[in-house]
Amino acid sequence: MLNNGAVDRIFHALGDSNRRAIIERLSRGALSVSALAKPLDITLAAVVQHLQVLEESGLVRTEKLGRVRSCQLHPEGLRVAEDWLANRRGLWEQRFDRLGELLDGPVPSRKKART
Amino acid sequence: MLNNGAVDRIFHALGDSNRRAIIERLSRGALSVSALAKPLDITLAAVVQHLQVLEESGLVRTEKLGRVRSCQLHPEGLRVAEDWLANRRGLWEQRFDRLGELLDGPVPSRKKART
DNA sequence: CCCATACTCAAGTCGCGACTTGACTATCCG
DNA sequence: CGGATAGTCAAGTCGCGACTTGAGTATGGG
Repeated sequence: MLNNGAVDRIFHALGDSNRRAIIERLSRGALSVSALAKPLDITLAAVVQHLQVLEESGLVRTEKLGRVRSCQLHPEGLRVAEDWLANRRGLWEQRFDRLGELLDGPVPSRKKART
Repeated sequence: MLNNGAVDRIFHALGDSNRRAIIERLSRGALSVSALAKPLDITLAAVVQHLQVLEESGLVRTEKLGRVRSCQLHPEGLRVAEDWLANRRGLWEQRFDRLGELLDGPVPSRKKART
């Protein structure tokens, strides 16, 4: 919602399977728009729209040479998503570590009941 | 598309910012449905629907004790998404390594590169 | 026992996002 | 030049997904 817009756009972009398919193919190397479109049983125009979303989210960069637009993956975008996920997971697993501490030995003095 | 359904569901679930907000709060610890709902300016029913999506995607597990449903993060779900991203990024960066080899020198006769 | 709590369920609304169509522009090549 | 290729743009359709409302069911505490 009123989130960090970048993360928002990235995860929204990743939420569509056609867009993930595009990312998947681009991870093997740069491709033109029509090359990307071929295996995708949607129209070229739809692919262009997906590419707009991907580019605005920072996951893909494109450059037009002559009449062909070349698209490549921009891995830093993927990094942002990865970091977000790793972070949440980290926090969660950290809790288990603390639980381990609690079980291991009596904590100095701290009492506050919750759930 | 007709993708691996699990990855599909996970990224679709992550695509909504309210659901990510739920994940974010759950990464700090387990919470009840109504506790999750409080900061979210949507109705309880909407939160329950989000939780259904999260649970079906394997990102969250819930258990009902008495009248309260306790929700906790299921980090393996996050792991699946992380792995997918790391994989694509890996493929892409691997390409640059190969490009580096090519640029480094005209391959003598055999090449055995290791960073 | 009774009221509040904590959900649950079924409908129904509504806007947005994915996709198409059709017309148009720019570039390459023979 | 002319035709084919590659992409662009603007509208418009349509279904799905997020959300609400309202009524119903257990559970727990005083």
